[in-house]
Amino acid sequence: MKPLDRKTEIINCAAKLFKEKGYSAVTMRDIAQALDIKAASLYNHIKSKQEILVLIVIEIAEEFTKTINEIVLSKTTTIQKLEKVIQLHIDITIRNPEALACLNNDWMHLTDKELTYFIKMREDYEENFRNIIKSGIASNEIKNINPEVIIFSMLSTLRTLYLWYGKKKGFTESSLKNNMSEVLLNGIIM
Amino acid sequence: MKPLDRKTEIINCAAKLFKEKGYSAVTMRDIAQALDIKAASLYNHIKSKQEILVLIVIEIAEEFTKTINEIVLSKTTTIQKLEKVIQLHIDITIRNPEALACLNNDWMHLTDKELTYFIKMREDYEENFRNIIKSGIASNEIKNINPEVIIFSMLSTLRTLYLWYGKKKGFTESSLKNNMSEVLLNGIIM
DNA sequence: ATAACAAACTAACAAGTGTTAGTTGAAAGA
DNA sequence: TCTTTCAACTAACACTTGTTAGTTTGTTAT
Repeated sequence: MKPLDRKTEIINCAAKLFKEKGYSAVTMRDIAQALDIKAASLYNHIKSKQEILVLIVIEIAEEFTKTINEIVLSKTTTIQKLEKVIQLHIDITIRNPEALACLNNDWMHLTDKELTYFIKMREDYEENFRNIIKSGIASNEIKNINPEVIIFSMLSTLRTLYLWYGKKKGFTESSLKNNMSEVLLNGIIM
Repeated sequence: MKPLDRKTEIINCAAKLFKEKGYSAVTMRDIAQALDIKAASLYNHIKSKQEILVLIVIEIAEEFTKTINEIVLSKTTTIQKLEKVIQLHIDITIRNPEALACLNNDWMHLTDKELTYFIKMREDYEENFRNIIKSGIASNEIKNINPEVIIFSMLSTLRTLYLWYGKKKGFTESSLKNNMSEVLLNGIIM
């Protein structure tokens, strides 16, 4: 593995700590100590504690936004779109669970234009999801249940996958995806 | 409404702030200001910031623990047990969404014996849930899917209901319960 | 009227916060 | 070899944190 530059190391390390204790409870001295340097040295690489949070959260949020846009535009069935959305969440969870924890728990500590930008992306994401569900109901692929309940139920599961992944052994990425799709789409009752 | 005693007012007020910004980001001065008094005055009613967190989190955790124990012991079908669990989460969400947010996001800021106690309750809760699912699979009421996936999927939705309840209008408690049961148990596909 | 109490206050503290300034030693490029 | 750059350092800052001590004030019980 190529040695990451120091800024990336700091961000990854911070993300791990943020996941464990939350943004506010982690001090610059905590981050420094985990890297075995002094807090002041961090400022050779990053502008502020805020910047670390922004770099962690915004990048992931943009990836979600970009990908769901592509999914909406793809010419496939509703079910296939939903499976792609499940795949998207699993992908990112496996690749970067710490950043995902951050995005879920610490986004409210963003400020100013980044906060606005984040909220906008989040709303757009949910709106795209809502449109997938609605057109699935219209085409009789999905039951005529209140779309908000469906969106909430699926998203709350997918968004918190990071809490669970890693603790449970014996899942390959594809077996996880298959199990998850089955449960979320077809339910659990015989 | 009977006037709550001051300690309860403080705890409710703190819970609301903790929900918005998280335990660590809320200062005693924030709580005091929201009650229009000075921070030092809080200490006439509570011992410490920690005590506030403990009082919020432990009470709710005990209610979950107690109720799921009763559900496990009840002589009903697996499906009815699961519906009771859904009902439990909806009940508490409606009654005290702030405390639930706290329990979900700030439990890791408990310390010493309360932290241990909380983690034990959480594990017990999941173990009870797991047993309901397993016996449902054994009796052919529930599909033979990996129980961990089912537990995770249902619990992640139920645990984060507080995020959603209040934002969405037009749900009575019972219509919410019916919709939720349908989606979680039978899925969304036609 | 007096005593007792509840619940607010002011003032202060020690420890911890993010951050800046200026310095140093080692590595890399000319 | 000389010089620039990088990434660490020490020292300090202004401010915020949870908390304590001691005091005041209004209400209630004797």
